[in-house]
Amino acid sequence: MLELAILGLLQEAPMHGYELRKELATKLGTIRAAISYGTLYPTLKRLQTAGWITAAGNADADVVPPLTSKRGRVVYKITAEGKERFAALLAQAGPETYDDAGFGVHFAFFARTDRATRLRILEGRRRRVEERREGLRDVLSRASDRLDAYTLELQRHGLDACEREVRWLEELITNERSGRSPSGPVPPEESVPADPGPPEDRH
Amino acid sequence: MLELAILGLLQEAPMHGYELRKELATKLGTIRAAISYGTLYPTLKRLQTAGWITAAGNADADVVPPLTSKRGRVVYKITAEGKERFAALLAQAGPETYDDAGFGVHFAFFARTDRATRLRILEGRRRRVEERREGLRDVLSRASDRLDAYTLELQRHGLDACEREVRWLEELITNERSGRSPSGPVPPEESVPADPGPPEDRH
DNA sequence: GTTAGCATGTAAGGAGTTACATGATTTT
DNA sequence: AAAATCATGTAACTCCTTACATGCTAAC
Repeated sequence: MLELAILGLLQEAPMHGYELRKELATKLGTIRAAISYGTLYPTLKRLQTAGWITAAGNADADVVPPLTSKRGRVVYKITAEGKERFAALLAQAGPETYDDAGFGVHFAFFARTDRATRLRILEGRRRRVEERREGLRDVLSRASDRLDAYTLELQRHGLDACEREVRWLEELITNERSGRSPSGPVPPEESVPADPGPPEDRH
Repeated sequence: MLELAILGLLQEAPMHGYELRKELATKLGTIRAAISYGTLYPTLKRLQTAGWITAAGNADADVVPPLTSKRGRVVYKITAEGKERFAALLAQAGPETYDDAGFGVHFAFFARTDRATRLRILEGRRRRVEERREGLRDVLSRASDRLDAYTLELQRHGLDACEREVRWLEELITNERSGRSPSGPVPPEESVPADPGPPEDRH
């Protein structure tokens, strides 16, 4: 999850850890609270070791000693392998892809996903939420007499949220099928807006 | 979280692990997927060591060799210390009490919580959700131009869910203040429906 | 020149998962 | 008696957190 999110954000622009954390918080604010540094920095090191990102900014790095940013900061940049990795993570869908968190992260990077994959993920998520919805309906119809009023109220509220999300997903799926971007008229471009040559890099 | 839920369920009736898992799934179906055995059994052992529950059912246990259930099963029962522990966990409110999961578990056992605590938790949760809501509003008003349509749609959907939950909480708080049980006319009893004999004061 | 906040990291540990191993009971 | 399902458990691991330690940079 974090790996996907970091690679996705670094594809938009090189950043240092602190900044990354803030961007993560705004982009994934709906999904989860801000990540802690205790996770962020070790993960960045891991991605670096794997060759998916490079670090630059202070004495030990290869190039750019005191250039892109102030000393002390370490600016991370995605590599070509990192972009491949990101694309692979985005497209592959295991069961965790349809969890609240997994779906949220995938959705947040839909602008870099092709339409077929978007549809696959939206439909998978819909199936997942429908299953949960059916489970809640079953409980409410079959076990409502042995559950207390508060527990029932919780289930009702959960059921309502499921129904609402299914409707939301239906709408998104319809839009995807007819080529519209979410709640907007028509997208000027189809998927993966960046990536040809370096448009926004060099900063 | 799990600890609270297990103690709460065992307060309703003695159960073996497998059963506990199913009950957990129906009671907390809105909150999280079913717990895995790899967590459940070690946790049961831990609660046992702490003296909050006792195990009975097969050769090594103190009493009841082939009585309450079939051999092989281990039936767990809450102890007096366990009930105290449960009450303490229910009443104490750290920051995690207002998370999705923490709030859900506390709410699921509101029937065993006194009204003052219920109000405190509902209000804490409301504050938490309002904060998240404000964060999302800020992002939508301040950063909407540098975020893509999908990310924005995610934030909008999240904001909607927050607003909805706040309204739900408001309603529950109002009901609590006026002495009504959730979405029902009037409760016949006030909190702690089980637990005859000494009402949990003691100590 | 000292406080506040930006920025990077490590160590220890919590809370759970999956995969595996095993056996008892019920159904076919 | 074979297959399905109920039932208990362990080992290794993942992903994340909190608490701590440290240094740089800007503001007062």
